[in-house]
Amino acid sequence: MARSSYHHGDLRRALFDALADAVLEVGPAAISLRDLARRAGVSHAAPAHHFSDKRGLLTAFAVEGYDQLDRALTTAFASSGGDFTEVGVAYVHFALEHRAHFEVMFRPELLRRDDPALLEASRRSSMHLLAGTATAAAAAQSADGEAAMIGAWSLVHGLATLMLGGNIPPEYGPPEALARRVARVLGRAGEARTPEIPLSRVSET
Amino acid sequence: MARSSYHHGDLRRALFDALADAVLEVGPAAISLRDLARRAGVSHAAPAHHFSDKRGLLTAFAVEGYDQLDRALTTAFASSGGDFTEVGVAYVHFALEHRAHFEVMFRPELLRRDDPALLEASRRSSMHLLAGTATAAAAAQSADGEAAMIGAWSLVHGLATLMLGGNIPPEYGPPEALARRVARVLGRAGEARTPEIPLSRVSET
DNA sequence: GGATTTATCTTGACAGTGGTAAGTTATCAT
DNA sequence: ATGATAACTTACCACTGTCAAGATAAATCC
Repeated sequence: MARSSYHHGDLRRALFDALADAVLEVGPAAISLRDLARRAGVSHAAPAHHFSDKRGLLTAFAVEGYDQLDRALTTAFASSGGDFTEVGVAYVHFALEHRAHFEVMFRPELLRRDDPALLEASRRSSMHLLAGTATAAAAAQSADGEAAMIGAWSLVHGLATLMLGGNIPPEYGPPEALARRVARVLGRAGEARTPEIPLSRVSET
Repeated sequence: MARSSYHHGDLRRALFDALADAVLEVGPAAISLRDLARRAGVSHAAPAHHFSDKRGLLTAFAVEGYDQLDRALTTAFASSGGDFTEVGVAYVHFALEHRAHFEVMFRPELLRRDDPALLEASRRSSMHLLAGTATAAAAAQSADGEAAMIGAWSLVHGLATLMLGGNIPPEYGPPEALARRVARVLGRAGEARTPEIPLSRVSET
């Protein structure tokens, strides 16, 4: 599909792939549009015809990441019967496995924060995540279910962030296993329960 | 102390102040050394005589942030008798109140990660934070105290990160109050207890 | 006190960056 | 086939971080 000369064929995809590589190599802050163009084999001005500018490229990449995260969370929720531990592990797993996407997604200063597609994708995935955290809220038997839900999200997001940032010393063992242990701190008692928090509360934006 | 002409007097401090302002205005990724120099009223090459390069400046700024965070956590720990809720609230409070420092501290791709001063400052503050989370581990009555400690750290760090990133919808109320509610999800039962986890375990690096 | 060393700051240059404008080439309707 | 449109290139601008060389002030030494 990718033709040889003048017309690339699928430059959008090629730029995304180059971006993912570059983020892993130099981090999301040091991304150079010209470098991505070189990696894709086009001139430095070519990306402008597919994305408004650098922010636009990163924003579109973040949207793709939110969509992927949403699918991962939805799958984990369904296949575990709504167990928060599994949803939380899936969240951390996504961050580690799709590190480039995750890092860009949560670098708001690099993005066009008011982009409609971004807002929508973010809203959708956080809604599905909070559905997963509802079981943790129930498990925590907390009087403050709302705080427990935000807390559960914070827990897995914080763990993922700290892991990616290299703030968790290696003696805590492999990331996957630690993620499960940490998620269980909140999710432990909620295995066979159904959420007590109505999902409609979650979707309000 | 800040003289008029050729010699600035305390350029280091002036650059840090300019950096803090700039981070709040354009985010940590868009920082320009030349812009900081302009704000401080010196030439574009002056900063190089105080910091090796841009990474060096940001790294030194992060070290200052870790020191401030460490003091805040230590104070909260002492004045609350070791209550995790208060330590957690102090963590989030620091992130919101010293946003510029916090954002730089946890942007590892902008820093010289192997800088000895940075490693030391980071180690010290995380040690004191984990001391605070030990009460949460006790409170959670979890069989896995280690995971509970990491979980507590993840909880407050994730909440702070999500708040700064604008990922927490405003209908959850003022950040301070939400931080307390969320921290209590873990810290609720631990108010009057003493840590069951020996602190010596924490300090291993 | 005067000369010399040292720290601090400036000027000028370099390659590399994001973004825009104008021109070129291919694809796609009709 | 022919026009219109999308994809891409070349050329340019203001800006960036870093380096080298020079200028100035302060501190040190005698």
